Amino acid sequence: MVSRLSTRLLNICIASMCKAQQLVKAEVVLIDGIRLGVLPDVVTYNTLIDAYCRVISIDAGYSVLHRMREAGINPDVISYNSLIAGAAKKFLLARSIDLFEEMLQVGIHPDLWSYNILMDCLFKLGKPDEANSVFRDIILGDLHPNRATYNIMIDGLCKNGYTNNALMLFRNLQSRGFVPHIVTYNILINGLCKARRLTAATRILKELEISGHEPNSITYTIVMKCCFRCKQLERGLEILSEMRSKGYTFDGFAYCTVIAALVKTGRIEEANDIIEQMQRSGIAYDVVSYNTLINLYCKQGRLDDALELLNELEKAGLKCDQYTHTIIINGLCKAGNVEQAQQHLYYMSALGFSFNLVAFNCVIDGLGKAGQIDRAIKLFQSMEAKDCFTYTILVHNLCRARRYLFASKILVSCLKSGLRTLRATERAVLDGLKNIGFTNEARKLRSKIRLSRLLR
DNA sequence: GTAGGGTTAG
Repeated sequence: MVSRLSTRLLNICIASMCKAQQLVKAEVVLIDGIRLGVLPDVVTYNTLIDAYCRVISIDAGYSVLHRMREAGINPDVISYNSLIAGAAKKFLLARSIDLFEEMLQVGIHPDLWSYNILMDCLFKLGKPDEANSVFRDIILGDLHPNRATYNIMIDGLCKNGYTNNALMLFRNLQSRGFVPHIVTYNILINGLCKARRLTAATRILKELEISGHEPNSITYTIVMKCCFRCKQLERGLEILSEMRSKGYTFDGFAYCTVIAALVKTGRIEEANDIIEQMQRSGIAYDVVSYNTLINLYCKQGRLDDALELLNELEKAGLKCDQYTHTIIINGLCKAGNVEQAQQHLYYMSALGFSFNLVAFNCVIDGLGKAGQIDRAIKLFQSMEAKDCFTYTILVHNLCRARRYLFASKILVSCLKSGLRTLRATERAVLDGLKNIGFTNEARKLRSKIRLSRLLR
């Protein structure tokens, strides 16, 4: 009895050290405990696994698993769930799935938590069918799905392009007595907004209001973002003031959403005002906040200040991500420094970032606008993937260089890829062809454009 | 264990 009580005390002590991320102290307590005859149990080690995953790495967490086996304590489903969830949190999704399989191999039965995390990983890996079959296993098996199970399903379906199925599942669950809570509503509203199904999104938003649940700052951010996406800047700003008047606290998500929208529409002064508010509020900056700020400085032509922020970001112990680099590349291009921009593009891959479509698009535009159209074409041809931005950017720059025939060819290859083109882009090529007397080519291009519109 | 933010053309 005494020793069990002591182990509980030991666990409480270690848990509080782990919570404060003081892993060395936790280990000292563990050693002292053993010396005094207080033996750690499965809870002790599970606490450590969770902390090592969060603070250091999944490998560090995994090594605790070995230590516990050496100490004669068998890992349980919670040990594995901590590792699986830890890997998922760090976006090591394939690792999560490997750990799940390892758990099965060593004969530990997964519980609902394990299945929920597994489903979430599969959706995030773009494997909705596999996630679906896990869901089916849960429903047909002995486990009872909980709210998180349904939320993960609805979110995963939305994010994999199955918004309709998500909505159907939601309605189906409701008819069987499922009472959605704020997370479910937010997931669905966000999914519908992103799929541009605004009527349906508004309906769910109304249902949320009459359900008795209060929308939270996440709901507001989702709706605000939706307005900005649909180019309804003023409506979005109204939601911002509504949020303020109702006393919602603003976090980095809400601030960054608004600042980015203002920067994008060239309302730099207002963006600066909001940034001041964000700074006054004392929110800790994360990499996204820094990126938003760096982008604002670039748009103002304050490249030196932007680079200074880059140092600040690293001093704060954060790491630049692919957005940071792309923003810098774009800033360099817009400042007319295409050489350095292109070098930064290669630097990005040297840093281990995979191919970044947006960064390439920025450099193609930069080269074109700097009058180096042949280099732009070369870069275009070297790309392993292209989107409608890539084509549009090159076509406009070809028009700028009066290379209308080539522009027409690129426009046609864009249509052939099934990508959308802008009216302004089509207009630029057609007018250009006519101006240089290639009326026949213009006519042919026009009919191809019409045809592709019919096939869309 | 589940929800929201940041980069490109016209």
